[in-house]
Amino acid sequence: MPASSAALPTKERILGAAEELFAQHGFEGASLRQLTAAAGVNLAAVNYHFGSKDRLIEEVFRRRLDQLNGRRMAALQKIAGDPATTIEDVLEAFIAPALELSHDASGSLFMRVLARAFAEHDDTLRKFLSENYGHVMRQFTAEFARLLPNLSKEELYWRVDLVTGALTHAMSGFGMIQRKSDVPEHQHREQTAEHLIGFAAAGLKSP
Amino acid sequence: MPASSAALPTKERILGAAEELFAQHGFEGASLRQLTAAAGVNLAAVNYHFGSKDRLIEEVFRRRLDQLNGRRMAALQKIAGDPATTIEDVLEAFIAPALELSHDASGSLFMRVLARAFAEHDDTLRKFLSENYGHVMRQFTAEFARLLPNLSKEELYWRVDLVTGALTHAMSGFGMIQRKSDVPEHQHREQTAEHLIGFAAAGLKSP
DNA sequence: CGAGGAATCAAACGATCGTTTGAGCATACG
DNA sequence: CGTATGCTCAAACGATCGTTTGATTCCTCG
Repeated sequence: MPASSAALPTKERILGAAEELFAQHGFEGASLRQLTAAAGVNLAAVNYHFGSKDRLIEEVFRRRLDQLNGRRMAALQKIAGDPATTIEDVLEAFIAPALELSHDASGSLFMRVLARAFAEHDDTLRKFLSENYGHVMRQFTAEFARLLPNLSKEELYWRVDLVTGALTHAMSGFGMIQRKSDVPEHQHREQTAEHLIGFAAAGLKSP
Repeated sequence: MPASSAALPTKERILGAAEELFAQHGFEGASLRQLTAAAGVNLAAVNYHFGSKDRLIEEVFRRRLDQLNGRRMAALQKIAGDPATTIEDVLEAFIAPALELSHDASGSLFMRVLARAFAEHDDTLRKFLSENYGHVMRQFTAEFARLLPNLSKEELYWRVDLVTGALTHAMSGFGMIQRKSDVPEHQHREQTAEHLIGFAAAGLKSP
């Protein structure tokens, strides 16, 4: 049982603090001393529980992406191959789980961590993400290919790539995604989804 | 005159090496020792010529963005307010200078540095970029507003934001932008511009 | 030629980094 | 009760960080 205020086990308190500090200062910019101080645990606890800082970084991704991509795949399975499925449906299956994740504060921090991971061209990290979660992108791309049969493979990859960039940028909290204080949370999420889906669908379907 | 192989003055050799290493390892991840070693200059040269590492970072941005945004503004001035101007024309004015910059190897590295700057939520850096180059984004947004009179201000900001994200992502070299070896450079650049402009225009004009 | 400012150099500064150590504490089981 | 086992802790490890110093070299100009 932890002695400090929060009643969470040490491992999870580290993961929470890591998510926040990685989002703010990057993976190299956030030190284990800042991190353990913010979590209220001993400096050595990171190496004891995770082995190294790199493995901690991977664990931060694993915890969130398992949940995020699980929901994405579940939503996609429901509509994949269905003749009635539209581009907008597929985009909804991709975007809605991410917006749900952004619902609580710690989840939205993770989207910024993810945006950082894209910006870092670190090969180890990219390989880890590709190996563990690449199949999700491939499944969604395959479904887009089915719904956009007139697009060449190259053209399709281009558009999916651009959609990915737009969504990552938007959801990492740079611009418009901040909720105004007079709009309730669930309504803001629906509006955000509408903007993202409308924009991405138009780009994908571009003549 | 420098003693080493390249016939460039020390200051520019530092800027070149900084661009490359910042793109690869980030601003905190690239050390002055790596940097000066790569540039073939003494460690103290950075602080002598630039004052500090932070000022070096700003100088890396200033050098490229002055050129990039100068060309963007010049291209925009030619078409702004013209009744015959299309969305595609404005996007071309925004995108073409960036693709020209990506033409030489060092220029394309800079687009990755720029993508990193977006991912970092460092307030100092964001303030610097906003103060020095924010007027460019405002001018382009104003022109989009003229050409899309039916969009609410909020809707317009959303779409411009998403276009920015898509372009930054694409031009920082994550995905499709790599040129295949059997395609000549100028042709690749035209094709890339077509993909980007087509996608962005469709997103902006979305019903 | 000789003075003087600009530039470069090796070396060191204190601070901070990720990681390791070994003692100390707690809880569970024979 | 005694002893494992899991965990926490302060302290230290060597390495590396950005920056500063003071001497030395280079080049220009009187």
